[in-house]
Amino acid sequence: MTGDDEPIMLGEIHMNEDDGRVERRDAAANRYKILQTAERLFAAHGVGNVNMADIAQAAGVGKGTLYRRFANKGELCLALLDTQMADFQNGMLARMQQMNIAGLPKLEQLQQFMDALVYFTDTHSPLLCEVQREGLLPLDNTRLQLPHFWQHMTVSALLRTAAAAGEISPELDTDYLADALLSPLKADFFQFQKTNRGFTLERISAGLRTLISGLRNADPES
Amino acid sequence: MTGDDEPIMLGEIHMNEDDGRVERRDAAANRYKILQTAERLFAAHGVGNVNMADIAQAAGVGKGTLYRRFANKGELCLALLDTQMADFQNGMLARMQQMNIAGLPKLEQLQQFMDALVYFTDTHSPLLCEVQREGLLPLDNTRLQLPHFWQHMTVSALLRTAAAAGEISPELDTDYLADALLSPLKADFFQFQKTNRGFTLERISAGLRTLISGLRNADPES
DNA sequence: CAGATAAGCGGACTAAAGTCCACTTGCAAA
DNA sequence: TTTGCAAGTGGACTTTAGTCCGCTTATCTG
Repeated sequence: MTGDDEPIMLGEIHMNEDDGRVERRDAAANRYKILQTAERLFAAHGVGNVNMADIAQAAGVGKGTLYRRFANKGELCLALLDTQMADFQNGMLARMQQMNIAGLPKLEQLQQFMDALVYFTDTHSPLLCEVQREGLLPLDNTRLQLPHFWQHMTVSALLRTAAAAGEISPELDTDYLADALLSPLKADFFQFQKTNRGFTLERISAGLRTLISGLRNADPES
Repeated sequence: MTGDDEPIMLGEIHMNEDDGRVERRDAAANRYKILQTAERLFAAHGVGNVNMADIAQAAGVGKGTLYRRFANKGELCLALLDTQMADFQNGMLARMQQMNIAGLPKLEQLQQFMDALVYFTDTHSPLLCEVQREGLLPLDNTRLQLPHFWQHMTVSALLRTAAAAGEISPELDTDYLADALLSPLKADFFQFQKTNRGFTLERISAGLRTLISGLRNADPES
């Protein structure tokens, strides 16, 4: 992981989002150095105790270079989470296909998804907190809300299919409920529950299962 | 509200938290000036566009003086919300007594509480956002989590009495559920739902009612 | 291969938050 | 009224996030 020599292994090739132009080689090398360095510093001192200037210096690049790639610490953290999020998504997709084949009720699939998400959130809460903190600011946002975005897609889709399958009332506001079920897993709130309240992962999972199971008989008109 | 002359009306007398000593007269006057000024600037330019230095200058005090009273913008906002929160609490207490006398089920009381809280959150979301943002930082926190604290007290108490009254299973994790039901009303998430998702207050209230009504038949063991 | 050019680079610079401390002042005891 | 002093004050100072812009260099075209 640390570099005896790291000249060639540069990870994937990145495109500029707008046009399909490939990132210049020196830029890609710097991107890689930055991510490696950030990961190392975060691990050593904690995400909260490392600032952008530290990262730039330790990576041997100027602040301007760092900020060119990552507009703020949140974006950098998001980049570090990128592969892990992809893995999680792929893993869940596979599991859900299995569960579908096995004929598991949709609500039960939802519960399992939430269980997995509790674990994922716990594992990555420091990085996720940073992502979320930046996401609050009135600017840009969109990029940083990507984690919540696909989580909402998944949960609301599961709720809709559950409604279609007659497991819950078709009148339920699936878009809202997906948001509401996910909100206790926002990184800051999750960390508050673990730290201040002393809740365990099992307790949080169980609570969410309760809320989900309640939807089975929930009345949309009151 | 705006000052033609404001020399004498200084609001209540404040104590130092530790000992019971009364605040010095000049200090009290400055506290008042600061709060007035902040309220005016926030109203004129928006909470997010006003910084501590602006407030200090407009109030005619040094930054040191400002920070002595209010450790950060969040604390200042909390102070501005103080009376409004007290009013809300008193109002809810009264309404809940009425509802108790009228024999309303506890879950219905909870739904009404949440309705009122949705409205309160909406009214004060800019200030609440600021309070919450500061509350995230690893430091002190406690003070700034006060709003969530009493909301949790109220909701968990209602759930417990609902359980005692047989409206919901006595096995439910009322402490967790109170947190979970309140989390979609955290100021940042609420604002996200209004701005990005375009949810109306009615839709949010209805969604929360759905979640609460689901508890009636929720299974704590799955 | 040579020249053009857009992408990349880095550090000086600005802005805002928050700290510090030498000076001032209200309060109360004598 | 005088006086001791804890409380209060204000602005210079430190720190950290983030911007700007002149210089460098990879890549593309001819």
